[in-house]
Amino acid sequence: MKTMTTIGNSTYQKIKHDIIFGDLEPASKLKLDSLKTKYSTSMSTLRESLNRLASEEFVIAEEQRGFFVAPVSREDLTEIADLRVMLECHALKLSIERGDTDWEGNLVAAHHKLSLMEKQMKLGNESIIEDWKRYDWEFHLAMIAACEIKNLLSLHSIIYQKYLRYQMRVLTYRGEQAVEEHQEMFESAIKRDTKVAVKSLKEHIENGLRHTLDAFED
Amino acid sequence: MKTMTTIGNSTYQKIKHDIIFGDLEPASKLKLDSLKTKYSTSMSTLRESLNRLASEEFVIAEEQRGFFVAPVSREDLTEIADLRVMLECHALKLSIERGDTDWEGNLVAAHHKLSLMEKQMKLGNESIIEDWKRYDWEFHLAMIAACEIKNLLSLHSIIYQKYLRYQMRVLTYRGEQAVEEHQEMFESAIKRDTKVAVKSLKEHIENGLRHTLDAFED
DNA sequence: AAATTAAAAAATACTGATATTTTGTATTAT
DNA sequence: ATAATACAAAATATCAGTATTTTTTAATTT
Repeated sequence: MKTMTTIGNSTYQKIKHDIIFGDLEPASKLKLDSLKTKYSTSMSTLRESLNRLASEEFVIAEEQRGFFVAPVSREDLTEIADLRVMLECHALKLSIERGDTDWEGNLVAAHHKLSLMEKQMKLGNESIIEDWKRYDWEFHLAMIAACEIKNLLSLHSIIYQKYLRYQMRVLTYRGEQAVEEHQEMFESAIKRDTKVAVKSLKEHIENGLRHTLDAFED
Repeated sequence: MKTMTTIGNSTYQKIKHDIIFGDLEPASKLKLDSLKTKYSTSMSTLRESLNRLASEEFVIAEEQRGFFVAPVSREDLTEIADLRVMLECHALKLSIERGDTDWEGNLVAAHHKLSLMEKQMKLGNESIIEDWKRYDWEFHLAMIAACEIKNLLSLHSIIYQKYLRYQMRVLTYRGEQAVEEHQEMFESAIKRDTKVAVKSLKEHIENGLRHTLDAFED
């Protein structure tokens, strides 16, 4: 019937979303009373959500002083990008080696959907940024899905989301180049050309990092 | 004066400790009422702690069904070890390149203390296992401390602790071989021989994995 | 035995109250 | 004016009690 979830869980999701998409300013104080009203939950449920986010370092918990949105910095962005390269390349290598027919199918679908979104973006349709980013995520996830390492995928997911927050801050479309990189990664993955695929992925992330760093103001 | 901390934080630490050192059985149900008594906290504080642990996957939270100690399995152990190799080797490489005099000093100290503990272990003094493991951790941490990548160190710390839980389960001393590996890693790090140091670390972890897998019963 | 129902147990969610700590402001002393 | 102190206000951390759901269990019926 309904894909119901607990209030605690949806509060956690909402706050995380608001951090990633910039509705909650980096380094800003998360006043419990305000948040309680804003997300309409009780204190205890709210604190449970914040504790989860603190564990993933989307928020910083300072003992007796409360919670703050995790700050941003060029160093942090660089670290995140480097970690993403390491985790995602490792996962991609294994995924290409292990991927079966289902994996290929899902990947084709994910790439197709991403392409459609990228066309929209090229036409200047800025209203679909969140959708576009979601398809980007689904494409990258589809690429590495067959790696079969749960622990790796869950670490990667957190790092990816942190990286995404930085991308959302600069909000400039990297355009044709990123599209080509996706295309190349996709094709070499399907051809099971691990070398090229991993290399393209690394460059894809590093180009993205440069682009984001350029637009980043401290 | 005192290194006071909040009840929530110390509860979190205690439960994590009890999971790592096996006082809380893998996959066992964490009944809120019992835990409340056992760790003498209130419901809300307890749930905050459990939510943090769930985020790090030391416990599994099933919606509406409560919390469980994370299960163990050979696959999980293998994943954890592989991730540890990836994260720790990367950090070690950077650390050796960047390490300054302070780093060397701390590393010498950490290695010395670990050696003393290993001598004790060799003499069959089983009562110091927790100390020994703490010094092992401090040695490995000292090795990679100079890598200067906060995000990497915090991921590594979690993975290391998960690996430690498996080691504590088998509780057999790997003996002379591990001592020699530590020695080799240490010496090559001091000599700034990145290649050898990284290679020894990789082998050190992989040998440990084999040893732990052998002793592991499902 | 399988399915249904009823009762008990457990987890989620919220409220309100209190102790403690931090922060901000005003006062005093140098 | 600056620094130190003291007090008041704000915010956090904790706890206890309760209502609501959900899950689990046992009992009953088909």
